[in-house]
Amino acid sequence: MGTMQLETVPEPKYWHLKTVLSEALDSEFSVGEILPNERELAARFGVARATLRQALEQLELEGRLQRRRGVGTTVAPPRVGVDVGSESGPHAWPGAPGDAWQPEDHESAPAPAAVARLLGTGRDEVHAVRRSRTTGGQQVASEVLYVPATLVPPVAEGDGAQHGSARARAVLRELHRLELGGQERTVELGSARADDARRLDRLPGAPVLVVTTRYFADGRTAAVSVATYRADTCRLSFGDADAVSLMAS
Amino acid sequence: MGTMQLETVPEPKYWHLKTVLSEALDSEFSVGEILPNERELAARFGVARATLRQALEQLELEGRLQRRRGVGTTVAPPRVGVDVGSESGPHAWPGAPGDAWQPEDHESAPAPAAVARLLGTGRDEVHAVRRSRTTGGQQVASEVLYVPATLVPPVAEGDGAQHGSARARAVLRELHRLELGGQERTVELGSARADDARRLDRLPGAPVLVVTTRYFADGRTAAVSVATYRADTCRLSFGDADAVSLMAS
DNA sequence: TAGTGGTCTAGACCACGTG
DNA sequence: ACGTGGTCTAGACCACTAT
Repeated sequence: MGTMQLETVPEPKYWHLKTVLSEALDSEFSVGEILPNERELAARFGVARATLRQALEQLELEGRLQRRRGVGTTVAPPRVGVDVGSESGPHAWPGAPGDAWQPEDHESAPAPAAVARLLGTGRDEVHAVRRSRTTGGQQVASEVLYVPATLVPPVAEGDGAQHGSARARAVLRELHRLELGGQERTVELGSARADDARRLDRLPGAPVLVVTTRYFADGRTAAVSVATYRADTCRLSFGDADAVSLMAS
Repeated sequence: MGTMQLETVPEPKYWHLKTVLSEALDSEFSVGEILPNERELAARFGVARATLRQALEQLELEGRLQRRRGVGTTVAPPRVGVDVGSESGPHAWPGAPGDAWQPEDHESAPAPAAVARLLGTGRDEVHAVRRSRTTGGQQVASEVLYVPATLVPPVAEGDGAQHGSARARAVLRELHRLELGGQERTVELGSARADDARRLDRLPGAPVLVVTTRYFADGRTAAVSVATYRADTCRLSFGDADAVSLMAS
């Protein structure tokens, strides 16, 4: 048989399309520029809109594109590096000076079962402090910090009109009275629940990087935080402060 | 107008489907169990197959399901925690004792432009060491370590038949002669290129967690590694060794 | 060869942001 | 009101795996 197969692995259309678009983005478009709409792009490449969308979805996942309903598809800026680790060497409690997070509210919703298990408490016996993190005016992450009520007694409920943000700060203050023994972080891929999606200005199900941190004190887990970062726009950075400052010289 | 709107936000079908399926997975299925095929599931829920697939894709992204062409859809085991190194503990060169990675090959492909920029060398003036990482018999990550050729001179090329794995080890040995000044890690979401996808037993475009590490020595970047972890099965862990051992007591 | 998930099509309608 | 991306349908065919 003279039918040289030549590794004829038929590449999916959307995959090839993604490559073509990606190269076009590098050479012919600049950040913030708006692309032709999906119907026109599909026609131009001679594919169905669904196929074109498969390629766009991948590019958005990789942080190359940004799509907004009612507006259009734009070329995304490079991902921003957000520092997650090494709050300058030694670990520190959330809310310590230099912390990039801003306390927002004190919530009453019960903790997820997985968090309660880590803390060794009931799902309702916790403080839940909501915090947010912004970079360049854009919110990039949303966090809930869970602290057992046994460690930090109920805060100034009697103050009446004290609003959520103040109660949140009070819990953090109480937390700082403990000595931090260490911490452990995990990072995994998740999809935004409805409430986080709204906060991060994304649709439900948008890909997020979930950073879970356990804070240790007195030989037990004293707090657990679950932070949700926009996966499309963020690059999490676990910097070694010493090394970085060394490089600056 | 008496038309109480009642927050009538019509939840997308696939989103509701995902919730229903997720609960069913918790209560009615066990790990490794095989689900009915997509056509039957779609019929059972009264939706088009594409809609059902949208829900399954999300669940796979979250590590709840595993789908294999020609086989079926199975319930995935919980994500495995893979240790990626402690933020605060002593840093170590790749290939140091206790390293979870296995050297595989010495590659000749040029480094990506972004890596060459970090190293401050030309794209061809580097060693590229391919390594792999397995957990429980399953490959979970694939890595390429780039080292400037100026730091580690060309290795035993004259040895002729010396195979890639040995050359890879030789480069690592040379690297260990330098004193490690520090390191910096970043984590971001990516999609698997064709070669990585094959190695990780996934389809091209599968979601991966990309861990980029810069190793510093002599006040410069002495090496850069780009590791690609399966995002569906992995939970990256940045453990604080001290704290964890403290908890064991 | 049979059955699975993966790709692709050509439509339709909806929700949202902007003018 | 209009144009955008988001959702959904009902099909078809393909690539892969197991038998």
